[in-house]
Amino acid sequence: MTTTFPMSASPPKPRPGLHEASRREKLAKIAEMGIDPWGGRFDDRTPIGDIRAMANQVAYHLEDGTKLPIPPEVGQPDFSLKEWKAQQGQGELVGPRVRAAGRIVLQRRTGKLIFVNLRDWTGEIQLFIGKKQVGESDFELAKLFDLGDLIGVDGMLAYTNTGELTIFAEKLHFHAKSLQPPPEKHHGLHDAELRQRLRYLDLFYTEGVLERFRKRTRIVQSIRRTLDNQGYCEVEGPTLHAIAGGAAARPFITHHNALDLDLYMRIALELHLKRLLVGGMERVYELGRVYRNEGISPRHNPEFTMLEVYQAYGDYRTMMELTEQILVDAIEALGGQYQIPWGESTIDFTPPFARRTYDELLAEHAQVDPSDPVAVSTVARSLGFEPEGKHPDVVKNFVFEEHVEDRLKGPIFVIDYPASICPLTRRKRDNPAIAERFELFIEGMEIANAYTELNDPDLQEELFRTQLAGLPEEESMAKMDHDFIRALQHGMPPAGGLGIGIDRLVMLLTGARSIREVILFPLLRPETPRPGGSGTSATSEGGAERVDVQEEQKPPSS
RNA sequence: GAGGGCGUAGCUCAGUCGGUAGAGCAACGGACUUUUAAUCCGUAGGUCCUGGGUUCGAGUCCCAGCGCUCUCACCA
Repeated sequence: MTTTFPMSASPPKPRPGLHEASRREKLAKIAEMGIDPWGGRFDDRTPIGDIRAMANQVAYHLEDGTKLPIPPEVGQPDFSLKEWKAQQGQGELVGPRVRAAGRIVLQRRTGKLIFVNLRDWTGEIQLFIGKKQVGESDFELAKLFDLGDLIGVDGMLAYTNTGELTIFAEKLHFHAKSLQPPPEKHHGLHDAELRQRLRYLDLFYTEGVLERFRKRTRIVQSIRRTLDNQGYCEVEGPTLHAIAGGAAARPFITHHNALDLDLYMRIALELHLKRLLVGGMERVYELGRVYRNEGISPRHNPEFTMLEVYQAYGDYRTMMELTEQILVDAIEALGGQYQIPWGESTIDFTPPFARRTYDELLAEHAQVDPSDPVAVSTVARSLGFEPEGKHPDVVKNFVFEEHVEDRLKGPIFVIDYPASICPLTRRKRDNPAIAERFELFIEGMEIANAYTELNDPDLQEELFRTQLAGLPEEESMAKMDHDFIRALQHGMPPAGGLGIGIDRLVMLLTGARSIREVILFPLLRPETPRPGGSGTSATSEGGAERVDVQEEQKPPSS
């Protein structure tokens, strides 16, 4: 052990926390009792949520053999179970025998009696640990419990006099010692930085966090199920790209040593999925991580999860139906609540979602005639945008982004985009000025983006070139993907393509206002241990730990 | 990348006008066999993010840096 116990005249050296010292002391005592403080396999336990559901099996057994059910008002403040029992006559509460395991989140010690609140990921329940009931040895063990310890219990489910559903312990087990104190017991972790850096504590102790991430899992499972049921094939494309294509974003650069080759982390899934369309995968999708070397904000994390779907012989309308199906199924998977609270307001996901044209929305929200370029320019100028020399559709799109997008509470499909602002999209056959594209907006956020994909290799190559020519210096790392053009030259079926930002969808479906609430480990600057060993609460905790390890390892190795 | 806010005990937070660093929880010692944020008595716990500066004196004022956060920009 590297820790020293506090002594009367100890020098003002930085010492390990008092909490850790006392916890290590208890750890040693548990080991001395012949109990492995790090536990082991523990079969046949019942999740605490299920145990709570067994409350109706608890009964009051009178001496004459009659078994009375517990009144339903048990646990309510104005109901005394003690009085009720006295009225019924002599007897005892009998309930099912159960085995539970979990973390100690609350403890109340009253002499020869200890109450413990035990929590697992299904719920929380109180344990009654009486010296007489569990015996000397187990009671000594219970006295060594700290908040945060992982323990197990065998006992009988019943009620205390105050009507609290309780496991009356008969046998205790020890599974792991918590050497660090948990967060404050009724405020939890509030510091946003600590919540992200110590996500394990945030998950366990902050209300709703674990539940939100389990919802994320259910949403992702549901999306896969929807696609799989429609015959889509899930694939895993490469994340290391020689050419970062498929989107306009700055990539992360990495390096392969053996090949002495700079590579890019992928910024999109698109180009490889389309190669698979050429290869005959007629319905294909990938649900995976992409990486963009851009700013960080409540809506942006450098790595995030995208879904991209392609269907041969489909178009953007096919993808619109699919998008709605994906969302509806996800909501069903979360329990079918179509009205989801979002800040002060509520999002109504009841299908069908509204479908409105770009121009209609422009007229409605920006109060401008979209067919009148002069009027549109006037509005753009009033927003501080200089329309001179710009393509009329670019000016129009500026007004759309400024005036319309934020007001699209949705869910709403925006259709009929001007073709000139989406160069990589097929145009309408009867109106080449309009692109076959939709975007799904919810609460001003772009959630989905879909196209009728371009499969003309010559046109694609030409558009690539004009796009590359217009890029600023720092994005010139983008390159022409000749192999992708070659793939198209072999014939890609006409197809509908769809992209959905999974993190943002999860935000909306779980009411999270920041993307960092739906990403388990969002990117943070690394903690920097200070030379003095102490610093902010976060760094001192991590830093001290590392120092201890090094000190422990040095003597044996030298 | 630009601007604003924040950083005090393990955690949650006070700290007045610049004048010896505070509380609750957690910890340690003691009392208590039906408690519910248990209660009661006692004890210990601090590089006030870091580094400069102003001042007789800085947690407090000024400058720089670090971290987080909000708004904006880029972007999905």
